[in-house]
Amino acid sequence: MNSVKQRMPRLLPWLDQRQPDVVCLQETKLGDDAFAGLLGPELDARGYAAAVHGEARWNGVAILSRAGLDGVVTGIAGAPGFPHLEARAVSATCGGIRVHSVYVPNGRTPDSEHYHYKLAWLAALREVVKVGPETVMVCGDMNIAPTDADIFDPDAYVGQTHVTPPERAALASLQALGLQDVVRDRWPDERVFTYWDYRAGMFHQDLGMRIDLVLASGPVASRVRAAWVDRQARKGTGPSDHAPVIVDLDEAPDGDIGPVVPPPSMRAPRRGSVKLPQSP
DNA sequence: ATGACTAAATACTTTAGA
Repeated sequence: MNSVKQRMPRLLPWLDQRQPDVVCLQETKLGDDAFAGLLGPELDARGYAAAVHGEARWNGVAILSRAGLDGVVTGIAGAPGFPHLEARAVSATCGGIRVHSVYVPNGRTPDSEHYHYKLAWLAALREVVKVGPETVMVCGDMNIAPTDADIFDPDAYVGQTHVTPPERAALASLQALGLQDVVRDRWPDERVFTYWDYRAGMFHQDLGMRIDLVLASGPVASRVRAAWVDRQARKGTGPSDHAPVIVDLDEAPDGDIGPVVPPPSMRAPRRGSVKLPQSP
């Protein structure tokens, strides 16, 4: 979001256009009371419940859901602070799926204290996912480009975070629990980015990174019907520097996950008229 | 040009982002 407060004029139309059932937000940059005051009525009107974990100025995560929102947990058990605990994770069960919205620490520069904080935080995240439910998604800003195919130019990132072997190993270790990178699976050879620096026309030149991931365990990954980056949301006036990742799932084959029923106000005929963006 | 842009508090400059 890079401030949900600043992004309100983009977020609300995006919800109305894309009609997501579950939304994971990062970098809300708002305390929980401020979040509720700002977004509460707008979310109520659209049928969303919200699980928030925020703080003033930095960080802040949330899950919006109209597919159920049960067992909300804030933070990652055992995760370190820097030095104080930061609002970087919230999880909830939505439509039978354990959904994690995470904002992995940036790392700043390799071998800095913040970099080691990032690695320790990722290790704690892995442990939480490991002991959690089998049907799980980890969604958010991982602040790691999984491979060199996920950055515009490897030479531009020499000596930088987001691409170092230890960071990539930490991500791979998380994925080794059985989590699949559903966007890369869908677009194995495409140039796909989710973040472009505001400066120097980077978005215009498509010089970015793919650091915002949707990781899904097997029971969820097998239901993926579409997965893409909504580049439209990075265009125009006042965007975030990140674009949303959208994943469309089939209903669970065993039927234990009920269909999502929007509130009456959302049953208006909008779906048929929404044109999907060019992918990616 | 150890920068460029954006946001928020420490507020008219600094810190952080990635």
